[in-house]
Amino acid sequence: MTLTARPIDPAPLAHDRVYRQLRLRIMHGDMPPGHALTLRGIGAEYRVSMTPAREAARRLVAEGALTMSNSGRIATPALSNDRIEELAALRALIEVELASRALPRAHLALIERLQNINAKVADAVAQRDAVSYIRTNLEFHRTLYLRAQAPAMLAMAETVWLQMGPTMSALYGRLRRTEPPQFHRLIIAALRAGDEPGLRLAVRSDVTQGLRMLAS
Amino acid sequence: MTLTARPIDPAPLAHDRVYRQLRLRIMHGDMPPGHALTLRGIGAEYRVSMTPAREAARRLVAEGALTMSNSGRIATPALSNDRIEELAALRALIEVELASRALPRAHLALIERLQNINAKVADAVAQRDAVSYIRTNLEFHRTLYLRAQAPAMLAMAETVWLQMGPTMSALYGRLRRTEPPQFHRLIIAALRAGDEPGLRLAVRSDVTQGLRMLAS
DNA sequence: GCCCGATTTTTGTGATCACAAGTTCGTATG
DNA sequence: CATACGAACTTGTGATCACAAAAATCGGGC
Repeated sequence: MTLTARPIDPAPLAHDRVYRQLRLRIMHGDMPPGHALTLRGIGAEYRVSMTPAREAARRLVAEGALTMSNSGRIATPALSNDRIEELAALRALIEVELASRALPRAHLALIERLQNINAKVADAVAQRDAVSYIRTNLEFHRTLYLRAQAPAMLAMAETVWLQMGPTMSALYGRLRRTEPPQFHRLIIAALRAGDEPGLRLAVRSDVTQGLRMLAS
Repeated sequence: MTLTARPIDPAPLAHDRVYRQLRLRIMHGDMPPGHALTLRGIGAEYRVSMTPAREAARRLVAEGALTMSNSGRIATPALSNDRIEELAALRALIEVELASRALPRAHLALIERLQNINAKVADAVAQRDAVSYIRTNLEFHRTLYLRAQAPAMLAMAETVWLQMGPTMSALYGRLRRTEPPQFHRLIIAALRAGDEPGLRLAVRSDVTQGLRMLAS
């Protein structure tokens, strides 16, 4: 048999590629809230026709990553304060459960990996890079939650992240603090100690901490 | 001015109509798990071309109401037991919170409406009509949760219902009991008494009760 | 200088088509 | 009789087009 780099890579599927790239940009806060998009513009940017652009956009609209006006115009969501509070409450509910389910499976290698990621989070905060901060922060949480072996719950959590992406970008963009994330250290400490109540409290605090910045 | 039935009804939008009808059929358990669908078949059934059928299908796939094989074939999901447990846990998390938020706003008219709906649920159970049971049961829950004024949470809960639709149909389809739902009465009683802990327990019990039927 | 209205442009929607990949069914061969 | 091979069909994907509605732009009138 011939040696191929990828034994299976049947179809790079244009609409899926467009979807994934747009999804990352939105989740990581690359686009401000209310940023308008057009199907033809997406198609031109990713060198595809309108059809895959439409499918990617509609998929993102279905997940709440994009909003659609009644005339079909698509844009990143500009969330109300009530909506933000709701999404933060959903994060608290789902992610506390995910962390709780991950706790029994969290061995030492995972904890060390979380510490490495947390160092990158601290770097992003020190450099005031909002996109890097959001990306590494989500990587921290996802790495922990993957151990929960609960794909449906993780998908729900990621959907919430997706909806908050542009808003988080706008929030952290005008942020001026340089302290590393304090609650991440509490999460790691609770994981080490096998302290489930402490872990739940630390995750809940970390997830809802952004809410306090709304009052400013 | 002339009297028109609907002052505004600008565009019935084919793909949205197809989406909504398919969504109801799936959520109410009209289709068994693993039921295959084709874009051309959907288009023929709703008298539209492939394009709106594709958009409706892709939207439902994005919400987890339909699954897509790696070759693009679409079908209703056939859930594993692990996945069912996860979705039930999500229902418990989200719906307990929704009920808790609805409690302060639950006035007498709402409670009476819930009792009327519950009578219809009992009828459906007595007649062993799985689809009617699922529909009225969801109506009961949605009526309560609408009072929570938390649209994002309600949307998440409905997404979970959607994913469980076909499986619920298969489960209740082989159900042989004729007792009316006991936990619904506990929910109503807790609402009357303003008993939040009791309400949370009743909702959690009602939502996870279906899990016990999996052991049979 | 400002605002209102018509025209032009932009944009999403739905239909149709070519194409490639997957599936199914029939047949022939061991 | 079972299995493998191949042909015919089915199916999703992506591109292109016509069309209607919405938005933007420009012009004229006050």
